Amino acid sequence: MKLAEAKQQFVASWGAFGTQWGINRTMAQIHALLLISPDPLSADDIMEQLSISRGNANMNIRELIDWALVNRVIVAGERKEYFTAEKDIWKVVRQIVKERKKRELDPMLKLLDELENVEGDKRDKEVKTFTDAIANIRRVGGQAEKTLDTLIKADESWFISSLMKIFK
Amino acid sequence: MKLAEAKQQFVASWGAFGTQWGINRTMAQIHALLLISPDPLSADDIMEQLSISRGNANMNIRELIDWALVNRVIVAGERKEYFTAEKDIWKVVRQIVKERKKRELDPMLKLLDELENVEGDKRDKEVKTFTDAIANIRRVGGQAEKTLDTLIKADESWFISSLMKIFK
DNA sequence: CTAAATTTTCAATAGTTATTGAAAATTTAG
DNA sequence: CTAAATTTTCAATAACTATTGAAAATTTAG
Repeated sequence: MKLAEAKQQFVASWGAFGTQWGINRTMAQIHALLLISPDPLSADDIMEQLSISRGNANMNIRELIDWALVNRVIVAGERKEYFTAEKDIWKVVRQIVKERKKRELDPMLKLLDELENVEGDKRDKEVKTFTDAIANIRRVGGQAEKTLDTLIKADESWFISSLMKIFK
Repeated sequence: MKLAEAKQQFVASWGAFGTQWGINRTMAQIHALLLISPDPLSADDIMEQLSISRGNANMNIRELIDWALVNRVIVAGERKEYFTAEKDIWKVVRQIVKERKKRELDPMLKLLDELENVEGDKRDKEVKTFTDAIANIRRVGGQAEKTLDTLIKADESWFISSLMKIFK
């Protein structure tokens, strides 16, 4: 396979992959493009390579910066802004896990804690099934939280040993 | 908080949570409803409790069955079909991980293997950046695959010890 | 069989999310 | 400052996804 074709393929697939995980296709494609680009790209470069509008490019670049997956870089003697992506995928994974945990898992655990204290007699089948389900989800969620926290802090080299420690 | 309100809250939140992960809101809500229901529910029960149409209920129930998160049950003396959800959340997590891995991670790794063999001179900066990025993603993906395979096979009780083994 | 009950399908449509593109705001070189 | 370059905003609209509801298909009781 030729480089140009392989690049196309990767950008398209990364975009499709993203949509399955609730990530905007364009955002994932811009990220992919920057991942495989040796040099920083300008908004114009991105617009051209992905055939998207300026507004779309701008919005999604900003979102990527907000997720700390992309950085603005200044190129000497250039007025335009340029952008690069973090190339270390392990860091990228950690960053995404960190953000999604903060935005989604933490609030969910907070809600579960409230729902577990529902009023009513535990001998009532309806109440028991509900509180049992919530407690069960809370427990698994709590486990996930601990694991993810370790993963977020972990340097790849001590990923293994750290992961082992949390279960001590 | 009263039980009825807590149930509502849980179903709504589970639905919202699902959408952030690329899962249809109704599908997640039906799943939530069945998780906290002591007895199996019919399509009519689900339609009524979620205020959705028969078609919508049918489609999403079928999708949940396809994901093996929901089962049809026969209620003696009843003509209608009834449905239950697996109540053990640990099993649910494993099932979801198993399906998503099969549907998404495995094909992605297959693609990365192809893309890594792109034609061209490795001394070319463009080629090198591309193959390095792909190799890097492939490596992290491979690590994820091993971890998830262990998680899928793991019984909760030996979750810990199994997880430790993969990194030996 | 027959017909009532139930489930499934799917075209029409509603609802949601993404994208455009041009105007407004901001930045910077001179 | 001034004006050109660049970035940002956002209303309009396109594209995509979910939902309805009624007709068709299937199942089952008698």
